Amino acid sequence: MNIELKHLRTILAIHEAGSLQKATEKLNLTQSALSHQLRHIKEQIGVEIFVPETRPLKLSPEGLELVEAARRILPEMEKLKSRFIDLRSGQTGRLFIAIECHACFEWLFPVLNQFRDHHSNVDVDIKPGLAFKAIEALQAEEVDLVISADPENLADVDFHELFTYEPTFVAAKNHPLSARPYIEAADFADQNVITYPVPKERLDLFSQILLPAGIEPLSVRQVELTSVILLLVGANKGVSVLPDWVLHSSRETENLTQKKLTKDGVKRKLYAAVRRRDSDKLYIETFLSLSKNILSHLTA
Amino acid sequence: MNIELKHLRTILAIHEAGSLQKATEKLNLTQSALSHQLRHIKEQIGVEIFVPETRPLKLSPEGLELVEAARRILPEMEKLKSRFIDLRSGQTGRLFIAIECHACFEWLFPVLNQFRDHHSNVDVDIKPGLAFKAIEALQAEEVDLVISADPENLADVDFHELFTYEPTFVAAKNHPLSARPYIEAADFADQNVITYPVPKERLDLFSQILLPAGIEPLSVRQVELTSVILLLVGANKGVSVLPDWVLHSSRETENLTQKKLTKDGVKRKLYAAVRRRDSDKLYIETFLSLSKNILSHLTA
DNA sequence: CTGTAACATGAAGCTAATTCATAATTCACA
DNA sequence: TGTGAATTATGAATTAGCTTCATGTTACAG
Repeated sequence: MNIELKHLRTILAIHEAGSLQKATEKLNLTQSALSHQLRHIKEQIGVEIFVPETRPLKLSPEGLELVEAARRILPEMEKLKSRFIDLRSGQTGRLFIAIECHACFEWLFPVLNQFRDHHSNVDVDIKPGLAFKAIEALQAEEVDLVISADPENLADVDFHELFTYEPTFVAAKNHPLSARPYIEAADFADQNVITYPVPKERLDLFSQILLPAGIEPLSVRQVELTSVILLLVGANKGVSVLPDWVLHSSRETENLTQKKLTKDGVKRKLYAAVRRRDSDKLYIETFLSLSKNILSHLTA
Repeated sequence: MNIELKHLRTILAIHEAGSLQKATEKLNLTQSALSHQLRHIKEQIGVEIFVPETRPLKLSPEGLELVEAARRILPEMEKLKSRFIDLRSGQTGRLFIAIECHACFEWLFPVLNQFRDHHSNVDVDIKPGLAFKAIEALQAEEVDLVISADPENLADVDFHELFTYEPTFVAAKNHPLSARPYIEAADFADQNVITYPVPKERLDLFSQILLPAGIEPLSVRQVELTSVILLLVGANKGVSVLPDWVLHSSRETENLTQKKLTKDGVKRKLYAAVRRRDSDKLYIETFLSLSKNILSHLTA
């Protein structure tokens, strides 16, 4: 036995229109097509759907059961369809974010708070734990957006520029290096450095300054939380390099000095990587727009 | 956008089988057919169902939503199908009964009690109020069975013979006519007759005896309930003619006499009329069989 | 890097649905 | 009871869509 959605739609339309003739308009089919369909349905289910020999057509009790079923099932299908229309247009969807940069929590939380106001239907989450391999996770659809400072040229992934930031040297106000106009690679050779617990290549200080210059600091201490780093630096347990936005927004900066790295300062850009086919989704665009503006909010 | 049940089945099968290749067996289709289908679905809903460029195929989050929907919708369809399989085989259904004969309550209730033991899934009811036009109601599917003593020759209705009964004269034991060996039409001319409240043509006494003879009783009093008729007859308020089964089964017959109508007695047959296409349904056959045997149960 | 297993694609054939034209019924109204 | 209008049924032809076959392409393992 083979009952199709088409059949349910036909039965329902005939019932609601009151006759086969009138149902033709709703269904955009000829009267003949409907008649053939009915014969076919009857053969399939082996039960008389209509009271025979009545004009206009009148549903039998069994036919009415079909109508009831149609009224249960067809709306389900409609729901499914509109769900996908929403998904396609970016009205709804999933936004799982992987962050390669530890300090990004600082601006990402405020962004997501604003984001929720615009797209309450989008399922938002931050996925830690895959800081490395984040782009693969993006391609495998495990996450939907990656915050990264290292854009790649990939066929299926777009890197959208978010904003420029400056990795900035921080030390206690009474630290010897606080007297300098700016800090250079060589200055780190006798310093205790406090960083996030990630591989060196993914820290601006190393990738931009120390590794190119071939210099190792006296020691490296890894600390998870930004506020703890600032605390330790303030207590003169070491120095650090943090994105400027962290220092703008933080309340623990009173007894700290900030210095440029190199004479001109180091400029870095942050990117949001998304799958190319998601790039023009409404909620992705919202996220990008909010992120681009977030720094002015934090400094204000 | 057009999503078909077939598509849901395909997605579900691929998900459960783990790959398109393996799903071919479940669906009895070639790998090519499934691949074409997937392309079509993707075009229809405009959303990537699978993580692209993976082997074996892996569902995307959106694809998993389709799976969930399939798991909601497909069982509904299966339920619908098995419902109709039951209906077709007569395992379940509706048995609304119209009775043209008032006294039939007496044997119909016991029959329906037995019937319920056999077919608890069949929706049973007695529809009063359409004692006339009962056959039309049958054809219009308002009822499914009519108890009638007047078979007709109709193309779409079968009349199944149930049993023979004898319309029998009843009077109080001390009634003058109790002395007669049998009762004739002329005997009613000076009698007060108690009948059910239906048109004369539908009363055996009139249709079989009085109307052919052109005789009117002294008076006719119409009473609804069989037991009340017997009460009144017992109190000598009049005489009546009732089917013999009523007199077998009743407890109020102690001070009543029963007499044949005419020398040989009047024989009548009761029929169950059903739509021809319902005639071989299991539960209809059960009903007929129980009805044919009910009299022996009542008299026993 | 190479082979294999898995998926994609294009064309052809076939099945099934739709339409057109027309016949057959039903129902209302005289 | 008959007649006309409206409605449904039917048959043949057309069309659309699905499936298969044959073959190309790609991912993934070893």
